[in-house]
Amino acid sequence: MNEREDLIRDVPLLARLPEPDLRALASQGHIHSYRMGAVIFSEGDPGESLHIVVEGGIRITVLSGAGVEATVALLGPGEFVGHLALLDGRPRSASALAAAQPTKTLVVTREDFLGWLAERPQAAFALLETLSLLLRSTDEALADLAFLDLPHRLAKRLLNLAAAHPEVQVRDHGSDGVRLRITQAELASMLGVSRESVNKQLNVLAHQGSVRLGRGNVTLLDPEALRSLA
Amino acid sequence: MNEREDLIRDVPLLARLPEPDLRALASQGHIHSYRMGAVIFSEGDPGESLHIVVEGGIRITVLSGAGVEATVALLGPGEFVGHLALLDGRPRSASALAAAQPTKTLVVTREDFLGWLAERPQAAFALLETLSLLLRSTDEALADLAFLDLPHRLAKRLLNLAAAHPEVQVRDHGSDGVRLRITQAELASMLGVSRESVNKQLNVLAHQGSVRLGRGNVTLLDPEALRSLA
DNA sequence: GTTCTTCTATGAACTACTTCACACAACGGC
DNA sequence: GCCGTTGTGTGAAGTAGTTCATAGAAGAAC
Repeated sequence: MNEREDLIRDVPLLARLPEPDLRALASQGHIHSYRMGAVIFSEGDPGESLHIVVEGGIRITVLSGAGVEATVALLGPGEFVGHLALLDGRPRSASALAAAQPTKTLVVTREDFLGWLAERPQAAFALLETLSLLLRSTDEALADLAFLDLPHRLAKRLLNLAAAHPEVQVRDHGSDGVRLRITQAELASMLGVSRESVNKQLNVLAHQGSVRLGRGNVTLLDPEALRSLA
Repeated sequence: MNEREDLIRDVPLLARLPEPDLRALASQGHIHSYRMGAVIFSEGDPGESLHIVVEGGIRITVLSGAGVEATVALLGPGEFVGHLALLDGRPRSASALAAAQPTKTLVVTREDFLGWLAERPQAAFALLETLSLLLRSTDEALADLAFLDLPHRLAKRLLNLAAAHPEVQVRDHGSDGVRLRITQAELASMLGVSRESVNKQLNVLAHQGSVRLGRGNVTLLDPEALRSLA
């Protein structure tokens, strides 16, 4: 129980809530396990639950018009998905897949959540603030996509991943860089460009010494250089 | 007072609230007037108020990295801006300008709004639902921008404008179309492409007979054709 | 009216991406 | 060890957008 509570406190959506409220919510959840690649839910499904990553990782994907699958986000422990369905009861707008070997999530159903929320006006207020911040960051991403070219967007995304997803970071042995565990194909579909373009731009950065490339990972060697690009 | 109340009931952010709550909020607002082109607030300003359009229109713009101004949205009567600042207290993420000749807004300050909200748990819940829906539509716009080409995005945007902004619609005399009062430059900056590209694509649609073009307006003649494109 | 400004229209040259094709390296399964 | 799969690296050809230049038409200013 205490483990769950610790977990839920790290969820941005819920982080501002008072301790006893957190405890109450955590106690209503159940832990689910998924094997690698397992479908947690699919686009269009009725949305009835919030999933908080306990262990492993989740890949969020959407299907584009042409049927191309795009990775919208990668979630690690403490991050969550399904908050929209929880609040508005609409169908899932994206699919969620277990991205890492043993993936466990804490599941809170809409019903439990709404009951819990109804008794806690303070919590609703914290949620409003959080959703508002989320909306800002989505708006910013939208503007970036419209106005920035690939070099800028890539630099920005690498920095975001490094900052926001400590779970995909690994301190590189024998080096001072931050290593992101992500493939170039995943980066490409997050940026809305082809895998080849990402590869070429990453190699430009690598020749400048800003990053080091490996199979399934990118190491940021010079965050300052990236920041000045972004 | 009753006029204000009627107005506030049409605001999507607030539409689900019970009548007496609406009345209480409306009574706290003040009407401000702006001449055409006047700055209502600027990107980076401290955000302290919600503006609900009473009369006229507001253009929301952001500055891209290269200093290019982009129109993010056009608001008509009943629509609102500043809800993010109201909820999270962060600086303005965009600028707002009066877009039509006499523009009047009902202004609700953050302080008044928060006080009002604190006494109405039910209202917070309705707001959560609404913000959640807003977040979905922004996410969808993001996916569209990443995966759809201009012809698809343009068709979709025209239909959205026709559906969501009845205030820019005028029933065209002597025709069965819906006329949108918008310039091609505005469309371009909403779509994240150049004005010339929009013009060329609009002319493709015009030759197909789906739209008719005029100075400062686009008339949708065949919404079904557009829908099958989008 | 005449002039000034805004908006639409269109073509030519350019560029940042795309897709396609292929080579090769790393890791996992057996 | 070998082989299948997944991931990276790179070049050639294509394309959807860009910018730049220029023209005309519709309103607004006077």
